[in-house]
This record gives sequence, structure tokens and C-alpha cells, in this order.
Amino acid sequence: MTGDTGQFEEAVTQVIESLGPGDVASYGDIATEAGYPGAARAVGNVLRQSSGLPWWRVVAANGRLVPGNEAEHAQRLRAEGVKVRNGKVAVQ
DNA sequence: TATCTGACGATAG
DNA sequence: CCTATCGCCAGAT
Repeated sequence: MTGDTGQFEEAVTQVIESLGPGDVASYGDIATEAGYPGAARAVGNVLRQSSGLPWWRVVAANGRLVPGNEAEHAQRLRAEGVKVRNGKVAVQ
């Protein structure tokens, strides 16, 4: 822990893993929770290449779903109890 | 060290 | 609703 590299993805992974069913958070939220406020982009990069993580529980700040996977993303969220509206997370 | 990329965020038009 | 631009950050080359 004395300046280890890759700490970022580790922290981000842990935060995402800590999310429960029906729990959705935005990239910026994940970055902040991980201890890297403002690193929303880096979070997206980790999620996009990392496998085994509940990426579907992560959405954009405006509730937008993942581009290119909106169909599957919406389907997964619906399966977890999260409602999706027009390619966006139902804030309701 | 410099440059580019990207599943971001916000604002503006 | 969509595109454009700026700012932000970590990782890859």
C-alpha cells in the first residue's frame, strides 16, 4: 500500500462489488466512493475491460445506460428490479 | 516525458 | 433529442 499502482481499479472494483441488487450508481459516484472524485472516465475504462463485475449496475450521471449495450443493460436492470425508461434509469 | 484514448460530467447551442 | 466543446482523470503506447 505504499503507492501501489493499480490501486484505482482495485478500489473501483470493490465499490462496484459492494453494490447490491437493485442498487444503481453513476460513474462519478463510483469514482468518489472509491476515493477518486472526478475520475468517472477512468471508472468507465475499468468497467469496460474488467469482467465479472456488475457493470449493469453502473450508469451515467444523467441516468443514461451504456452505449452499445442499452438493450442488454436495460434488461439486466429490469431483472434486478430497476425500471428503465427510454434507455434511461427510471428515477421514479 | 509526451500524446492519445475512453462504457464521464456539465454546459451551451 | 443531438452535437459540440471544455475539464477531469487513469491507463496505454
